[in-house]
Amino acid sequence: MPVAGRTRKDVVTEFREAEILQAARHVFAQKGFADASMEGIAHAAGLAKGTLYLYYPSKRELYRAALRAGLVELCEALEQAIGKASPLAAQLEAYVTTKVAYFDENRDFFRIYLAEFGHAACGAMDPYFRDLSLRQSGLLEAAIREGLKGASGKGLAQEAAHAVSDLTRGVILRRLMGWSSEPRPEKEVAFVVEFAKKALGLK
Amino acid sequence: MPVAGRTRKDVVTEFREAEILQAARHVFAQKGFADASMEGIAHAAGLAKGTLYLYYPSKRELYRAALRAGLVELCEALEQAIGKASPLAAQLEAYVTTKVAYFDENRDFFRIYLAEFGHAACGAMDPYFRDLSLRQSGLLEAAIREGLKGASGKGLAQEAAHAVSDLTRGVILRRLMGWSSEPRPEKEVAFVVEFAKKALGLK
Amino acid sequence: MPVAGRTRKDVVTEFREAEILQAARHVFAQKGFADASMEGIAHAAGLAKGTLYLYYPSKRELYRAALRAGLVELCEALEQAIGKASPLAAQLEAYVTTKVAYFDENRDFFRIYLAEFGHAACGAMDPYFRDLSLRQSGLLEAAIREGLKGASGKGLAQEAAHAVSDLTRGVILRRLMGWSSEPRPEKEVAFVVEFAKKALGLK
Amino acid sequence: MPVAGRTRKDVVTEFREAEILQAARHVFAQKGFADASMEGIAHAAGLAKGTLYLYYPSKRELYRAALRAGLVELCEALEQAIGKASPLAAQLEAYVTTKVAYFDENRDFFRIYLAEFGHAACGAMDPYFRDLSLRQSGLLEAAIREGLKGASGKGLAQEAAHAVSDLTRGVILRRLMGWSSEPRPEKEVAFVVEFAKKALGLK
DNA sequence: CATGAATGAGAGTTCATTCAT
DNA sequence: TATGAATGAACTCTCATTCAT
Repeated sequence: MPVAGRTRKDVVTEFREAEILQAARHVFAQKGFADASMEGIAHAAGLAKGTLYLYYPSKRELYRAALRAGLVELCEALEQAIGKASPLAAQLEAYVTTKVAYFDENRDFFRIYLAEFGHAACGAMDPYFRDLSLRQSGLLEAAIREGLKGASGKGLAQEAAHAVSDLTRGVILRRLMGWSSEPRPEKEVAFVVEFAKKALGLK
Repeated sequence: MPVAGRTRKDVVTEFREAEILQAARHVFAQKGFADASMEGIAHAAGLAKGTLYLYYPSKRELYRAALRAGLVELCEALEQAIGKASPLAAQLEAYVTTKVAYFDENRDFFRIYLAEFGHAACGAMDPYFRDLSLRQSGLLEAAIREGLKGASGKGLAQEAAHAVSDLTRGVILRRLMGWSSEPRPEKEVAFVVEFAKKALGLK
Repeated sequence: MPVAGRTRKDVVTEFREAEILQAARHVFAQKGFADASMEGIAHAAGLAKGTLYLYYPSKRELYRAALRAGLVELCEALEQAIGKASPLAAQLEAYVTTKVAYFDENRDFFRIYLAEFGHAACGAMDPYFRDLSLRQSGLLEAAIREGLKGASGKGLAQEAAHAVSDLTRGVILRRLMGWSSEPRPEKEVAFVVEFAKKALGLK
Repeated sequence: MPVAGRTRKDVVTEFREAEILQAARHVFAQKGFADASMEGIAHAAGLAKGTLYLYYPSKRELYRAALRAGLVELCEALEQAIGKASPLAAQLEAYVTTKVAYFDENRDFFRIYLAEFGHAACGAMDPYFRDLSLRQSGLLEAAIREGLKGASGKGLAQEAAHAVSDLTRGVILRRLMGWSSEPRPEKEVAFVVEFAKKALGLK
């Protein structure tokens, strides 16, 4: 008997969607949007090509869904991490640590994430992507604004938030490219936090 | 009669190559690698499709060449700018200003540039790209190492160089995405320089 | 308890088949054989796709059945109409009127009907279609042969039957294409009857 | 050196187009629009699939071109034949004879021709088809109107033209379906002409 | 009996690449 | 050297058909 309004079918459907999204993220990341083939994604998901179209109406839509799912996951992780931490210094550390960890565990996803910035730089940004990016930015900005209340650096909260975001992205990028000598991210994270703290006059 | 080892043919060839590269950069940037067509590039260059293959053996190679040409140009501009400036604070400003200006003037190119990082994050990095990236990094690192000689922050020159590079990339990205409210980059550049100076203890 | 050899199940089945046939005729007519989808027909019939296959083994068979059902209906209407009428002039009028009226009321069906002639012209004619077409022709031919007994025009009964059939088809076609200025078919029918009567020397 | 404004390339192109059209007409007629494949048409034309797209932008457009080419050819033949003949009786004979002969020689084409009427009956008529159909009709109508000047049957020229057209189409259809016992069309043509003449009071 | 999720063959179309001119 | 017509592999997407429920 269905529980909480969800039938068995709903569960199966949800599971399938997750499987497909996982496979899609992997393949899209491996090959990029254009070079990924629906055939390949279907194979990775253990399904037939046509089945993908029962869940997503087009390759582009599947891509969007994969992008969105990752972004939401990341965003929620960041919100939780920042929400738990205090004061500002700890919040910054939480942000950087969580984001670096997320992409360390979801290397696949970073390429999709970065590619989207490429599109964005061309003016064609997916609204989902923009909204979730802004949400991340806003999180950081609010924390900084609150943490610097009465301090000298306020008024530049937005710029500072961007800066922390940029530094973090750089760390992730170098780790994924294998340019980082450390297997564990602690040192790099610490550097970014220290850098930001000094720049913000927290030290 | 050939002068300085260069025949008339060499000159024509070089000119053609530059024309093609220009067109290629433009089209690749506009559409991305996959969606750009050789037909389109040929058209933009005022040539026939087949002619491109006389100069570059494949679409991929043409892309590489376009990427490389832009990187070299950027690298040289940075080297000149940093070479002329002193002390460190001025060098940082020169780096950020020059890079932001370059991409402001060559918006096209940034997408190619960013997309390459996406590839790089997948482990498949073009050697040219790596070398020229490292050269940029090295430039900054050397300046910082020299500028901080005897100061507290040394030892972290490489990390600091990366940080400045990351901050700069962020500024460029936001400008190209249209997220920047200022038409002129001075304020954003100043913020990055200030941020870095504080973090490096230059102030 | 079953009556007259028909169980309740038979009745249900027959009803279902009629529903499906009705839906199929409509959809096939609207879109043509190739562009009609089993999904669409199922939807029009208020059933699931799979259910259609319980009644008809393939799309092609379903099409044949729909074609056949329409032809039988038309044939029976013609037989009745001609049977009731007399003499020949009235029979001709009955034929034309009935046929035009049938397709006016079943516009859908005409496209299927005409498409079948297309197939037929390629040599691949469905036997059902041929038989029922011949039955129609035969009806007319017999009436003409009987009506002209002893008259000059006999001996050409078959050709005359074809001619009446062709003229009627033309009227229907123009009506369905919207080339006819009259909303009601009386004038066009009268013209065909008059034309045929004169040609047959009935006037 | 190009003659009369046509270069060698123009000639080649025109030849290719004719080849493709010929192949297309054949395959479309054999299989119908939907079941014909571009692959198949290309094969029949002795070309690769992609080559077709250099000449026609889509399957539908190729179909249209094939239809149009046939219609134009037929139309011109009819105009010539009717133009040469006189009086009306001879013109009718010329019309029927020419049209029957055309489809006897281009059996392929008739299915495409007939299928188009099917579409037309659905309301979706190709403008080319309509225009050329009307041109044919108009030809006949003008001849009849002129031929009956002062006679009793005038005022119905349009209906009469339609009737002759319908009778002719019927003859062609039966010939192509193999329902005609005669290998040569003379008798059937004569019957139609006789039939029409009587109906029009020409005898 | 009825369902509809899953399948996979097959379609139209694109475009990097080649090569005769 | 320059061309662009020709190629055909590879892609996305559709849909008749099957079958576990």
